[in-house]
Order: sequence, then structure tokens, then C-alpha cells
Amino acid sequence: MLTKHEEIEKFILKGVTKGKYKPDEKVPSENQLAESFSVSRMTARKALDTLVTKGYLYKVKGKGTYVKDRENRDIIYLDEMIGFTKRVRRTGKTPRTDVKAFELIKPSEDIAARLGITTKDDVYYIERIRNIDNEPVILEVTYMPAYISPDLTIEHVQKSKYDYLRGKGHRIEEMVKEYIPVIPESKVREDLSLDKNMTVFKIELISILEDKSVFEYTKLYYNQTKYRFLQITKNTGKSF
Amino acid sequence: MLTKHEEIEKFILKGVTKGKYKPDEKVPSENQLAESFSVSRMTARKALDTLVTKGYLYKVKGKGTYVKDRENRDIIYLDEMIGFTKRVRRTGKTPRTDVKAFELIKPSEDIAARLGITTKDDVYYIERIRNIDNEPVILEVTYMPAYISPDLTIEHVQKSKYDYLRGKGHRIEEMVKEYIPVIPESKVREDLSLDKNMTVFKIELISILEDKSVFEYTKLYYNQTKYRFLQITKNTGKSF
DNA sequence: AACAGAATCTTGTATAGACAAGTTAATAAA
DNA sequence: TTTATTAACTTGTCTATACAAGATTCTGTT
Repeated sequence: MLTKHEEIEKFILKGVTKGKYKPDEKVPSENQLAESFSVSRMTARKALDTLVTKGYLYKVKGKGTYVKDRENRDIIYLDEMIGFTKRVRRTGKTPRTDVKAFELIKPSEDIAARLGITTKDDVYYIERIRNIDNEPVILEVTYMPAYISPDLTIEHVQKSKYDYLRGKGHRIEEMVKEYIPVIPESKVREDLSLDKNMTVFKIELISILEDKSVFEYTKLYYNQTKYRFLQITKNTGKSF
Repeated sequence: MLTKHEEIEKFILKGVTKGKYKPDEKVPSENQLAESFSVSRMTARKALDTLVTKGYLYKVKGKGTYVKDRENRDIIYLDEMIGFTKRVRRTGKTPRTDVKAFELIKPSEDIAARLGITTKDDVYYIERIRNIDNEPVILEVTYMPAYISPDLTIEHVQKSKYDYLRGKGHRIEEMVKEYIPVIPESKVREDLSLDKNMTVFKIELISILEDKSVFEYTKLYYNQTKYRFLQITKNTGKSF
């Protein structure tokens, strides 16, 4: 037995998947749903809110509730080590990087531990927003020990961190990534202009150099309605 | 400027992260919060519901709201091809597999397309719940073309699909996986005894044999409060 | 025709209450 | 003492209302 808001949720979801409501088109307003289902506005609202959380709808205050465009998502291959710019260009779209922060700070205990340094060492704090066709899709928050990159400038960061690293004669030996679905805090939400309670795909990574020192600790927030994350594993004979 | 329910959310979250409320302990009830913050119960409730969605709390009807134990999560390495049973045993815990469904069905168009067969071909439909120490942690839904595995029995499925496959002289050549954070439908939620609106980590995979035929299409739902998903990438010299 | 203001939509937040249903603890009856 | 009942507490669903604030449309004035 479904509750009333589940009933409405099912109705709207059906309309979205069956194509009755098309991407970036409006679904019925909260008041319209309340009337046609003979429920209070709050009950209709709960149904829509759930579908926003699930990533099917988005709301615009004063305007209405719209269907999220889940088609045309770009694909990210987890094993492919390719930079953002190159990957976007490959799809024929236009990439842009906005550097939102570039500062020298003292790290917190947590950050220092991850970087293998002390809280008295200097750390670059870098925030970048990656855009595709002027739309923000990835927020990147990076901590880099300053002793490895003493002459790092904002110009380097506007381009590629890894190009800079190569220029210094360094080489990343290993990357450890963790994949975490999270509901982001308001800062992330604003930077990626996401709806409240929308799940994002967070990747936390640590890059390690040849001498086992940590080059960076980076948190990446992907707008998951813009991306699909694939992994192709070939059988090397070890298992299965 | 935070709203009232955000204020309460912040208060509780602080209590959880600072250790004021410990794993599997109760946080204040909705009515208690409503009174101490001078808000209505619904506002206090909204704060708790958000923290349930974010994976910090869980609710038990009639009892209360509790702190979710996020420590002691097992680690899954994305590149490691190891079976569930072996992986659990390695941690000293006890694995168990419950076969919830084992049927011969005709596939839907979508499933048939993924398996590279027609809707008239027979398909095994298999549902398994993987338990660690009697706690359900993974739900697995598998579709397998019957022509590849004509003599498959429930006994095979209670053990390992891949052992069976090896016994038939077959070999999985390639696996294509997609990683998707989703808020699960009620069936998944019940099987994994998850809270409403809790995000789960879904993995959709297709296993391909040497002759390019599709051996299986499987959907895996991981209780993400029980797992961490890591990937370690060594630099092979191709990129970075 | 152009502009300003009002009316009317929309979503966002919050209230105060009601009843259902599951759990626990206190109470009364055997 | 044991058992059965009741009361009190919890979360779950839902109502009807109010006001705020953003977006749009209509309307009357200039």
C-alpha cells in the first residue's frame, strides 16, 4: 500500500520516464498536484522533493519544477588518466577552468596527516570550477604541500597542475582514489548550482610521487547528472 | 543565514562528528528538539530526515533516531577481481549468501538488448543477498541468458556463478561496470533494511565471454555505510 | 507606446495540530 | 509474582494555514 506522496511520486516519475514530461519542461505545480490528487500542498510537495533528491527534477523558486536532462551525459572511464580539458575537447564541447581560490595556508590536522606533513608547513589551497559550455560540472578542492611546488603560481593552476609537475621533473607514481556518493554542503551546491539534497559523486584522491611524498590531496565533486562513470576490466588471467 | 532546520541539522551533525552522540546511540527525539529549539515538530523532523538522507542517522519507528556506525567499513578495491566470500573471509568475518529468487523468465526489451538476445529467449533471473555476520550488505540482481548456462541450478547460484562458468570451460574476457549513486526503490531498501532516502552505491555490470557473448547483466546495490570504494592507480607511463 | 504598479502565479519555510502505529514502561489485576 | 492492560513515548503520514520571496502577467497611468 503506497502512501499519498508515494502515489504522486510514482505518477510524476512515470510521466518523466515515459516522455510525457520532457527534459527542461515543467511538471505540474505543487498546488495543481494538490488539487488533482485531493491532498494538501505539503503532501504534493514531498513527492516532488523526493524526485529532486533522486535526480529526476529540479526546482526554480518563483518559476516551477522542471525535468532534469539526464541524457547526453559525458562518460568518464575510471582507469583513463586524461585531463579535464582534453577529455572535454574530445567531445567537441568547450572546457573552461575558473580558479576560485589560490592561497597559502596552514593545514588542519586532518589535511596535514593526509599530506604527510605538519600543521606548521605551508600548503597551497586551490579551488577550481570546471565548466563545459559555460556550465559548471566539477568542483575541485586541492591541498598541495608548498615544499614540493615552491614557485607555483595561479597561472599554472589555470592550466594544468600535472604539466607544472612534469616541468619540475617530477612524476606521479601512484594515485589512491576513493569514490563516495554524498549530498553536498551548501558551498558545493552553490558552486555547481545544484538543487538541495541532490546526490553528487565525490572523489577523494591522493597523488604520490616517486619518492613516496604526497603531491596533492584533492576532493572532486561531480555533478552526476552530467556524467556516467564506467570501468572496463580486461581479464588478465589472475581471477574471475 | 541558516534556516531553523539547518541550524538544528548543524547542531546534531556536530554532536555526531564530535562524539557527543556515539554510534547506535539515540539523538534527541523530534519533540525534544522541537521544544529546546522552540520550533514545531515538523521543523525538527526535517533536520533529522536530512541527516538520515546524508547517512549520519537512522530511524526506528516507535523507538527513536540513532547514530549510524560509519566506522569499520570494509574496503572494496575497484580493480580487484575477488569474490564476495573470499573478500569477507579475509577480514575474519562470516559471509552468507541468501538466494531470494531463481527463475526462468522472458526478458524485457531493455534486458534483452543488454544481453544481446531477443525477448523470446530464456533468461535466468537471480536475486541474491550477501550478508556479513548475518547483516545484509549487498543486493545482487542478475540476468543470465539460459543458452550459455543450460544446466544451471540453484545450488550453483548458492555458491559462485564464476566457479560454475569455469567448470563449463568458459572464461570472462571483459567486464563493463557503471558506478551510480542512487536512492533505491522500496524493494532494495527492504532487502538491505535501509532507511528511506538513504543513498546506495549501485554498480551495473556486463560480463563478456571470449566469443563476445554476454554472460550476465547484473545490478549490485551496496549499503554504502558498510563499504568504502577505493582505486589504486599505478603510473604506467602513458599519462599524468 | 512605454513604464510602473498591482495581482497572481511559483517555490521556500514554518506552524500547530491530528491520527496511526510501533515500542517501552508503569500500572492494575490475576 | 506473574500477567494483562494501560499510559506514555517514539516515528510516520497528512492537513490547512500563513507568510516570504522570486517570476510573470495583467492593468492602468503617463
